[in-house]
Amino acid sequence: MKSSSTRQQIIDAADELFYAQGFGETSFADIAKSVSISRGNFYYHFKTKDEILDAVIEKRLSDREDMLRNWDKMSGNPAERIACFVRILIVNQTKIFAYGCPVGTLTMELAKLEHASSGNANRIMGLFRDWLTRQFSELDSDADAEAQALHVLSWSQGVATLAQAFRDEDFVRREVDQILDWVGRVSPSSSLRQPGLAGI
Amino acid sequence: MKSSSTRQQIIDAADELFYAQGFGETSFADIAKSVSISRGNFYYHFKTKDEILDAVIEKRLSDREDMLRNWDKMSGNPAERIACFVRILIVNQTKIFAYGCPVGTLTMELAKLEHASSGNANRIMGLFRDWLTRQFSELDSDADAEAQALHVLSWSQGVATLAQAFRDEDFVRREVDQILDWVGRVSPSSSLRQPGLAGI
DNA sequence: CTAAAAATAGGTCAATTGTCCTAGAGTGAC
DNA sequence: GTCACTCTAGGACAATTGACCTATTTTTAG
Repeated sequence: MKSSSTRQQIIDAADELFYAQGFGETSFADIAKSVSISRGNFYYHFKTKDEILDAVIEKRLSDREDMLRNWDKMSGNPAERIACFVRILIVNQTKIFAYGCPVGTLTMELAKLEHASSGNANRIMGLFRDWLTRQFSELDSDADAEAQALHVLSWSQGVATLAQAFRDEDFVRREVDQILDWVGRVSPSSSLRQPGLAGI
Repeated sequence: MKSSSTRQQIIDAADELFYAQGFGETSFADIAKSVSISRGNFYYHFKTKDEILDAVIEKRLSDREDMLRNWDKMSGNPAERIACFVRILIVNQTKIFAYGCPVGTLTMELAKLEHASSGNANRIMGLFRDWLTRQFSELDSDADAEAQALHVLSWSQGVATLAQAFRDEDFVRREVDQILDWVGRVSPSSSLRQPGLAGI
């Protein structure tokens, strides 16, 4: 169906633009131009800017859910799955250098605007928190898995923030190694632990 | 002098508003209303919005320089000075819950806008990095002090980000304790590891 | 006191914003 | 073919934006 395609094109373009420029700095005209449609047509699919925002958030949520499900299938080792999460910092390094973390920056921006969809955006952060919590509790059911999850999530957010500010590849690699090492330390059975990385 | 007072009032108001709402979402009218002056008067003191931004960045820089100088005077122990830095997360918790870290959020926003003053804002982050580097090299001149500095800076940025998203006091306290503990571990001579102190 | 300078007020401007509206073009069912 | 429906285009709208301009008022200097 052509309509669903147009709608999806709008969401995809808005997703990119919200990431690259921020929600507040992206106008209807920007998105319409990016999809090469008229503003009139635009308003047929989305009546308000907040509607697009919500659609983008839903898309991001479902994209991340797919990604996490994939990791769940790919590896039976929770430590390896956590490592997949941490390695996003390296895989997406170029974009993070330019625009920061898509989840963190949107969360921040909407929180600052006290935007109605702020809680909605927090659900993405919550998705990661809950998924990481599950991984850590699989590693060690006695540990405070949620605290460990928040630790890794917060760690990666910090690395993304400084990566954007300083664009220092060595820093990112070093921190990723440290996180992986930390994960290995809280899960002695894991094979992630590599010699030489422990000490900073 | 009345003029310098008005100018300073504008800078102070802009500083607050840029922090609470972000630079892009704060208009001339917002600032003028906050200081109770006319827009015309406003343009007498600042010809463009970017001029105010630069003035605000300079103010933030000099405020932080003062703060760091104060800590330098207050304690002869580098580990204790680092602890002062980390404890900002708790001291300013209320504002961080609402608006995030003033330095991190501005850095992010300007980087995303590819704003001309982005590099200028990064100087504040660089100020902390360099100051922390000095503290760590005082602790152990053989260690990679800058890597340690970036580690603590990144850690605190991550905590601020998640604090804003989840507003979880326990999480913040836990992470702060962990950072202080980590600092104590890389500086065996420090007295920070004393039980109970970490929980301040 | 007076004249120059600094400071303030408020109007105006073009551009952009989000939103709404109507007029068509395309498409499928019957 | 006709009719209903989906989709598209583009104009119009009030509000807001950053910016400029010219009058006043206030302050300062001589």
